[in-house]
Amino acid sequence: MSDFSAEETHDRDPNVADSMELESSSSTRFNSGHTDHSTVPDHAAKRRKTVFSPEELEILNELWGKGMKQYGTPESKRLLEQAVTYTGKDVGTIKRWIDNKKGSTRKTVGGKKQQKQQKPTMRQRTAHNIFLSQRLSEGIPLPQAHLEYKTLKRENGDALRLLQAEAKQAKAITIQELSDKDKRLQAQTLIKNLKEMACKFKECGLEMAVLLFHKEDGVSVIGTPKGRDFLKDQDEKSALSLQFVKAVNDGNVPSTASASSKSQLAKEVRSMLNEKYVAAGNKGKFPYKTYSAEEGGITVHGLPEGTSVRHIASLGKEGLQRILQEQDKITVEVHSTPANSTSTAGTSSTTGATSTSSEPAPQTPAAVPNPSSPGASSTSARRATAPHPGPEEILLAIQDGFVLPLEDNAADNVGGGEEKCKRKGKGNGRRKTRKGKTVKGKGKADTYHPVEALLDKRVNNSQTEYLVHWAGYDVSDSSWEPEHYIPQSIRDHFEEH
DNA sequence: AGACTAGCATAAAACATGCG
DNA sequence: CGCATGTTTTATGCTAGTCT
Repeated sequence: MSDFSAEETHDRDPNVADSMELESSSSTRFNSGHTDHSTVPDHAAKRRKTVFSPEELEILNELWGKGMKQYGTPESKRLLEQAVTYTGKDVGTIKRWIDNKKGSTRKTVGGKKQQKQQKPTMRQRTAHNIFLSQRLSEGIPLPQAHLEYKTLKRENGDALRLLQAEAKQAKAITIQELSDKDKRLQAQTLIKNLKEMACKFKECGLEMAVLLFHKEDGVSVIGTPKGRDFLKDQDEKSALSLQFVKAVNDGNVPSTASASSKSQLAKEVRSMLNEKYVAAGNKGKFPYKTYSAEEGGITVHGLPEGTSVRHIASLGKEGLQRILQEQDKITVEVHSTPANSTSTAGTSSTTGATSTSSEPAPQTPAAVPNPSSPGASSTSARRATAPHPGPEEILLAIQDGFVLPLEDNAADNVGGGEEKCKRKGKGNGRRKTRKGKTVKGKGKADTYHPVEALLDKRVNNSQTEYLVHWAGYDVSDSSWEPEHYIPQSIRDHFEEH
């Protein structure tokens, strides 16, 4: 993956951030740093960082120089024991110090620390900043440096003018002025900020997705888990990213008049249906949900033979084109509606079916199920009455999630979706081994996880299996599951398409 | 202008995991 | 268990914005 890889969001847990805040304000931030474990009993369960004093570091470095670079050999064990005695730290702490020392040594070349990538600053430095920076690097405490700068200002001498001249020269850098390498660094910082924003959006109950395109690194996605999955899905199914790349490269957005792509054709069909619906004397948009659910009340006349607008998304390019070609013949008729439908109970005219999508309906609230209200029961009801779900049905189904039981080896997926805004398969969390086996955490039988879609079917050892795309997970995480684990309704839906 | 402070950047300690 | 490697957490230096 590219340097701009943005598939995952690595955000600091806000709870962790809070605890850090509390900790730093109440403990040793401005102290010399030697943390006394015994004075913080309420944090006993929490990891405390050991801060070695300069004297202790001197001892450790000296022993390091004598060969304390391992802890397995008799000689290194002897040195390790000395380190424990001299510093008073436990063996584990010293071992970790050795490990980290080795790690930091590896990061240096020929005893010289590797040049850190200098991040460009976008802000204008002031004489005050420059002076403080200089004095702090000389080891002068901040308050004293402030006082010194005060004196400097009072004196208004050459020293101050020098600083002011330096500040004038050190003008803020604009992004355009940066080298390609620094632009890349800047972009990475922006991506990091975006990822953090995505997490904050999620905490506010908002889903978001952002497509990024870089001429060398290609397209990447940033957003909340659902937002990313949505864009990935679009990416694969309707070549959204290709359109995006083309638009960027061409310097314009794809023409809506081209009508070459399937999604564009589908859009035109939907738009045409909306127009026909209004032409029939109704307000708002074509009540697609009601129509798709075959709840009655709406008929579309004049459709070309063999076509239907009940599930536009599943129509082929050819079917969509035929509908558009025949659109002059197409009319929408709205009948009086059944009592349990979404339209006005008391209205009997042909204009009685009111759009449920955009217009606030003046009927009793109980007559109109809220399409956005969560709950498995409402979804089940929709599923039961909608053998051919329309686009909205499918979206709702994806949001609510179909469920099916998992085997032990698949149960690792359980509960992962919501937490993906934070860590995902990295660091200290559950990881997969290089052989792909899950090594930590035992799954439970009869646990459930939402299914987004069935992607494929096969016969394995005379048993039929389906390739399951798990909701909230990448397509690459899909797994083959035996058919008896998958509810009939989902399998039927797969077979139909 | 000076004081104060939020938040970023960084170093290093702590920890997790895989492999022999 | 020892070691290598990589990630997370913690402490603190530093910058730049805000307030008075």
